[in-house]
Amino acid sequence: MSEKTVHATVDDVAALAGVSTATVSRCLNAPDRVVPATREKVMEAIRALNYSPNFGARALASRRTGIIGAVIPTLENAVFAHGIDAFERSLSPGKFALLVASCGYDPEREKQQIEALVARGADGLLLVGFDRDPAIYEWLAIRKVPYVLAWACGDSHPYAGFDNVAGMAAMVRMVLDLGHRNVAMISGLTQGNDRARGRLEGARDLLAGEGLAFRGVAEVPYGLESGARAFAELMADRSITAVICGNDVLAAGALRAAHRMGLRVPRDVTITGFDDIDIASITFPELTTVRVPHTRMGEQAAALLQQLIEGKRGESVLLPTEIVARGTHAPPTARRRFAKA
Amino acid sequence: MSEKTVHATVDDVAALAGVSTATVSRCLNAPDRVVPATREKVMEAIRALNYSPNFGARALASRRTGIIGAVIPTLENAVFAHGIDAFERSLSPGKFALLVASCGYDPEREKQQIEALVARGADGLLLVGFDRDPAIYEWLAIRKVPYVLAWACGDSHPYAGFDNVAGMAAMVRMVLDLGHRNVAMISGLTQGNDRARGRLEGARDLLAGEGLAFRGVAEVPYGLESGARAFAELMADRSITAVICGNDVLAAGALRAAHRMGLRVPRDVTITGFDDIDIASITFPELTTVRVPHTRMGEQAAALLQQLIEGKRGESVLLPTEIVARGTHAPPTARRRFAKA
DNA sequence: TGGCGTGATGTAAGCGCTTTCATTTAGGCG
DNA sequence: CGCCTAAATGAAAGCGCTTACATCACGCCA
Repeated sequence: MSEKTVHATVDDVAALAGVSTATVSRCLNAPDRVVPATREKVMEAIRALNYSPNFGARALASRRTGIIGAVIPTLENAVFAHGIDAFERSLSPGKFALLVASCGYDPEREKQQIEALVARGADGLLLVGFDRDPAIYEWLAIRKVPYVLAWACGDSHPYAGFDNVAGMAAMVRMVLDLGHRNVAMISGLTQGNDRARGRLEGARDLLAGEGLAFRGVAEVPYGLESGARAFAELMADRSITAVICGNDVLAAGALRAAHRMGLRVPRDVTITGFDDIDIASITFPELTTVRVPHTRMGEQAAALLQQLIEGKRGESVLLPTEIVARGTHAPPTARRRFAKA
Repeated sequence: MSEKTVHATVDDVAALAGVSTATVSRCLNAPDRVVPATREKVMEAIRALNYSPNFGARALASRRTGIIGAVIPTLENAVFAHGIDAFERSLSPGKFALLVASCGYDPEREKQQIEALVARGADGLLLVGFDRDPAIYEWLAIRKVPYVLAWACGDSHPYAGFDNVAGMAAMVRMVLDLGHRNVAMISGLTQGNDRARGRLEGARDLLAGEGLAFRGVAEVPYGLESGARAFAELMADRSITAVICGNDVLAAGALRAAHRMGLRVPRDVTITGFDDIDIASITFPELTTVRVPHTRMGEQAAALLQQLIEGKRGESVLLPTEIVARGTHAPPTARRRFAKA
């Protein structure tokens, strides 16, 4: 196609340094298997020729690319952006690089992306959640591609994540302890999303344990508006005194809707979030939520995956979640007044 | 190292289909150069063997990887997360994949990351801003690696971005038109960051054009707290009636600080942001800011870069910015009262 | 002093695919 | 009906690197 600048190759370097290509290769891949004097000669030749190894050739010969793939729903969700950022930063520099692909919460697309990343030579994969077609796991097993799951936990696969069920249960526990009995939930879409499902179930089960049930549940797409709308609809039931949200964005939307409806938070209604992303401390009042260690999770996931890729066995890591009590929760008040909806 | 499952190779497919490897290769890379009947045979063999081409071999032989690299400061900044998300989604699926690397606003690290991505065979690069060591541009030119710059504009390189200077100037214009004369600015760090610098200069120049100057300028790192602290310090000057912020996060921090200081926004002080990320519509009151079309920018950048990679010539795209007038601006009020700082 | 072990280096065989060039095949036209 | 052209296919030469194995040099111990 286009003529290329003549790049130096191993042969050029070997010739200039007066050694064999094998030695050059060793200098780059296992420096301690070469005597310092030789190594220095080679390095100098490399510098002189401005040599840099050809990626394809290296991948072909060594059967490794040093590329790690990650498939996430979307970077627009700060949760994933932060996790991926930390993950990338924790990859051994020079050794691994990160190929990201998004699937927009679509399982079919996720499958394609996984295949695409593996086809591109990914040495390992970071995936979100456990919930996917078993065929994918089998395929990865056959292809011997190591992977780590994040943002969730379980016992069937290696993971670095946290317990969505328990995290949400703890939050609902707190809300009940405040005295609330008429609770509603705004959940993210649970279809093909075990994180959202876990949170919903965690809340539901805890209520059930107290002989209670939700006064209302809305399952809506991710988004501020989405949360706002759901909140408005839910609050038609005037008995509701607390609204549990599946994530902070939904909660922020609900909060905004509450303002617009003339409801005072937390006096008139308690609203809780999940994730503790930036926006949770920007809302007014600041959001009571469940903190998830996204950054540490990303780091741990990177560490674990790199171990697996190098053939070592690594332990899954379960990170703790924690309730961050800020300004959107309070005991229920009997007296409630509505402005226009 | 580890024994691998025997993967089918071109030879296997060729043998099963009863054709040559050249034909198999053509079926995959230029289907129309093969007669339908043959193609069908080959495709069936591929399916039967569950064949998928070896990435390294392909890269080696074709001198292309289908990998595009992007180096951004950090995904923690929603601006980049959204842009990159859109960029990735706009890459021709199956044809290109995205390798991301972050550099944490460090020019030296950016350089390393660029080299790392090119070493990993990136066919093209997406970079943020124009401002970098000329040696890098030369190096890319020698290596014949096409690139597109984003989040800024200029005339020395291909880009898909917007005009930080003009965007900020427009905002300051509006603030002046409201009657403000005592204006301060909270800028992001301008060191090695032409976007921040452009915004600062855009504001400064516009003021100068009116014979005015800032009553105060704080240059601080990205972050909520950072903005809050800067705001508190700046407001020690009681004459200030408007604080222009270099981005929404800084503005949100300022806004929070204002609340805590007992200042009412916009009555007591006008605060403006830049970017129009999610948080801008979550603050209370909602933030008046400059909207930047991050998503469209990502898409355009992807389109442009793909063109360049395929050897076509592409035009840079300059996207318009737009003032989003929400709730944090108002004419200055003489009467101002402070609570505790 | 000589055999031998040890570590450094060289030799060369691929890795699996693309692509150039040659060859075959199928038509089209006189 | 045969020759010429163009399209389809095949043969084979790399692409640049890694790595198993061979070789070599050296120093140690007996």
